[in-house]
Amino acid sequence: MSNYDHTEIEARWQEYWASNQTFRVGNPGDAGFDASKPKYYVLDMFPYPSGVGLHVGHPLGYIATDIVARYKRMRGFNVLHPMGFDAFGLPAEQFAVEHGVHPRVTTEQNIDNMTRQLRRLGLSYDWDRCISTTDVDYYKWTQWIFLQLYNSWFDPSVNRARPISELIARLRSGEIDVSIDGGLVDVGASGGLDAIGGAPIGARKWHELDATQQEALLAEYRLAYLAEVPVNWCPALGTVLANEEVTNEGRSERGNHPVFKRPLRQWMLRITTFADRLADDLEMVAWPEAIKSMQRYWIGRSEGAHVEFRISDLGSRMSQETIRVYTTRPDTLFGATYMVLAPEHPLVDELVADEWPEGTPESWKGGAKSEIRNPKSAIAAYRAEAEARSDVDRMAETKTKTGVFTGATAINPVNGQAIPIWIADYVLMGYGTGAIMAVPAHDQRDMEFAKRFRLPIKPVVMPSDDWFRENTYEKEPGYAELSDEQWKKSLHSIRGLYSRDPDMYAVAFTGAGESINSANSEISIDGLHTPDAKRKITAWLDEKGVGSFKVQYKLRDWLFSRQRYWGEPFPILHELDADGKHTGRIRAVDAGDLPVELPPMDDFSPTSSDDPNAPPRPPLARSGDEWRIVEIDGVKYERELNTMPQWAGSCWYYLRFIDNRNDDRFVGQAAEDYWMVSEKKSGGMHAGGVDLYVGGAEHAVLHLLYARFWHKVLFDLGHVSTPEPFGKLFNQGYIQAYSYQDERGIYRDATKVEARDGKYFIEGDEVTRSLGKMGKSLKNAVSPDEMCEQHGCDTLRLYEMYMGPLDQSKPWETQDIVGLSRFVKRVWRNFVNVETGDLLVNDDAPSEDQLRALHKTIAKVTDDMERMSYNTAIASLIELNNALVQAATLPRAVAEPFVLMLAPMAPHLAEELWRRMGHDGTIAYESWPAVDQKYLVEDEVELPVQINGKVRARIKVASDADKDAIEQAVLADAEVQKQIDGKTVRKTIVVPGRMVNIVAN
RNA sequence: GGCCCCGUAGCCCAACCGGCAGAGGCAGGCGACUUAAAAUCGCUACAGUGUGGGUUCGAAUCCCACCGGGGCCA
Repeated sequence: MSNYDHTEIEARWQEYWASNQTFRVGNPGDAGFDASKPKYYVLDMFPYPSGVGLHVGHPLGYIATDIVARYKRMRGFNVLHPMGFDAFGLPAEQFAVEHGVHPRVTTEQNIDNMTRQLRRLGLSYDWDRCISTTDVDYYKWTQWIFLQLYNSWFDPSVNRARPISELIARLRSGEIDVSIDGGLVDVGASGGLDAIGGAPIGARKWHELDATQQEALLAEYRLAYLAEVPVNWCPALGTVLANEEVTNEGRSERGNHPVFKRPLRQWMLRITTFADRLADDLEMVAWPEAIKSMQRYWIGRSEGAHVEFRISDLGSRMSQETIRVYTTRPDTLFGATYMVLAPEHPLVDELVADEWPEGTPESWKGGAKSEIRNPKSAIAAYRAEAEARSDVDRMAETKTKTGVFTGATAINPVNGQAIPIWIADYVLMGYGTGAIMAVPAHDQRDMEFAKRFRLPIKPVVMPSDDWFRENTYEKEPGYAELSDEQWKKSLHSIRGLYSRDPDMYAVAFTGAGESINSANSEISIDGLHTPDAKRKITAWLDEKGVGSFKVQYKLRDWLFSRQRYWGEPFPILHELDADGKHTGRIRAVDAGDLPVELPPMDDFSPTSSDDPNAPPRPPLARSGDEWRIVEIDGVKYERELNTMPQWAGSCWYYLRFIDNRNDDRFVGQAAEDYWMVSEKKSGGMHAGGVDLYVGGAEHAVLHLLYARFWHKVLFDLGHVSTPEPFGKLFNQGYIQAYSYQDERGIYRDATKVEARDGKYFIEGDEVTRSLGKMGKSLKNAVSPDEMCEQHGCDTLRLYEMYMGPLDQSKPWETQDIVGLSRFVKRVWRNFVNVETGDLLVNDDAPSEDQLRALHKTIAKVTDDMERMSYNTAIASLIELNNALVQAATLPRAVAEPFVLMLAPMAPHLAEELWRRMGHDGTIAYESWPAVDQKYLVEDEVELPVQINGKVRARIKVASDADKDAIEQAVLADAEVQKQIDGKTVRKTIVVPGRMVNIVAN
């Protein structure tokens, strides 16, 4: 007996590939490397090596990229197909805290286990290029890139990053001076720095600044800088948290501890300076539109104006102070009837009145609590509440609006009206200027707020007719029944009503329209459409010195510090004075002294506290002086004690894969140029980069944006050859699985389900079924190890690809895998006599039918491979195999191309059959079969004949028959004659090779 | 709530530029082989494309609205 033994055969070929280094690929200059061949770089988003290992959903993308890699090798490409691990991060650290095991130990165990699982899937990675972000000789270069950021600034005049040394040289030479507010002033007439410069009044020379001032100035420009920023501080965990790690209730997702907004001095990366390029360069890359639009939305470019509101009503004390707001709708300025500051806004303390003005409504005073006697106490109480709330919660549109009147008023610059200044938590300090002008008629949240506190609502934009039609009858039921005619007649009076009393509407009109009620003695924008109105009023504000055009982004600078152990240490030293106190001066570790290794420690917990104001003490603060204190030229320094966030290592790993053993450079230049530069198109700029990058859509924004940002900095500094890292992106869908909950809502083990009469039971309890992402928490995970054991990994690979289109989510059905298992066995039996083990392939000449079937399949499968449509490619191979099974003999001329086409998807089976057909070595580099067009053309085709759009007859014609010939043949057909008898043929549509349609009546 | 994707046979999915609704698989039915079962092989039923409009000679495919599922952002 010689049945297909997947265990033996798969293990044998995996061993063969490993010991022969079948998938090792060199770099230009390496022995045996042919750099004249085209390159293909296909990359997976590398995984976090978790302790629970993989489920069958994880390798979906890896199998797909492996098929691409194997296919491209057969098409003559040098293929770079690496795998590695994004191994810094919280789970290993948390495990370390709880069990006292060094995170490196658990991390390495997990990497070993995951590598074993991946190897078992027969993935053709070049394992010699495997890297982990936690390797010291990897994070050495992560630190090196951080130094590139630290030592660079963004020059808006050329829209790119440049070495900070160039800025220093220009300051030193007197080409640029420093303005009184710390900006840069271009002294020369060239105007190259217009975008930064202000008026040169009071400008100072570089040499007039002391060393600390100079350093402070540079910090304003460096791409990596320390800044006091409001962060989510969780004292119980002893660390800052990302917004995503904070619940709507303002508590930590992990452990449910309170989280506080608190200003802390943290490392930041100035990604905002690249906002325009990050948005614009999306044009260069072949990414799914959905991902591009998510990135654009995240960057959130908007055009608007800064407007200055003078504070009134405070006598001489504050007469010079103004509140700056940013608005995307300066055309609605005439409708601004109050202002709101974020509770944290620094001006609040200064402008808050001692007493509320006479007649202030009780509801404006922040409630009836006994301790509230005046604006100051009301604001203090309100701030305490706001602090405890998360940004998400504060921004939520559903929440009831709250706020407190400060007792102060501001002057609307367009009409001189005094408008009340409030604080309210729906305005956040971290967005815009932390203050808004409220236009309740044209902003939903402002309108809700205004209605709650009975603030005036003044319409300044006339809504569209459609808007009226949609919204009017909610309050006035009679309008719903109006005919279009009647409606048009009543529009005039509706408009009139609106311009006086817009709060009859439940929603604010936020669209564009014609300005109304918007004129003062100097300017009118009435009658102008929104874009024109914006332009005109902005110009007027500018002229008056109370506002200016301003582009703004939703994107914030990147908070880059974490108070954790298991991350990359910063290559930064803080200077200490004689008493061991920080002087505030910092210096970078010399590139030659990298890496800064993590110190050995045995307690990894951050210092937690119940006191929200206790200073952060990251784990590294407890390391010994030996690591923590550095002395250079007699000056003592303390190392930076924060570490980098997990995103850091994944920002550039695709570059290290290219040249992972390089000790002199983060990536060798020749290798980088070969693997990253895609074929140039007619000399123009090309995005290039990784040819295919596959991963889940959950990384649509953060990882892909951060990596693009780093890449652009490296590009500007001349370290890499392409403006974009990933030329083409593909998001695979999720593998879903049914999960089962009992009546208490507890998830039950999905493997134990029994179905009876359309109901589901687990251990006797009735359970409800739902479809969700496969995973541990839903107790519906299926392990690839188990599937490989039972059916073999070729079968698993085939099944995962066969489930449906790659980019769509689809449910896993373990029972369906047998269909592909049968296919594999059937192929085997078709090639090998299971009784004797003899090869059934012979050297007979194939039949015409076999050749037709073969070449039709080659054409289909080749096309499908190019489109990554593997489900249909596999279906075609099954179909061909079914046809071959029925034939008496299996000629080599058909058998070999079939095995070649099978090779990318079921590589072990293909290798085994290839070997048995008498070939030495591996199938991996054999040429993909070519289509012979002559077998694709049919002599005669059957066309459907439609009469009035319904198929009524069929007719056979020569495949090269022209329109007239077909029409003649059709009209002569007996069945057609019968159908059109007594009718007049109005029109005949002939699509050669497809169909004929006769219109008759 | 906004944006994106998807609704085709009991289930997973094909149908490329609008042109014969079905390639393939699962489950089901019948038969062959077998003492029997599994495995295997052969044959086979089943939908008119979520709903309602529109464009067209012709719509699963294009457009509009709604319903349902999934994802991302609020």
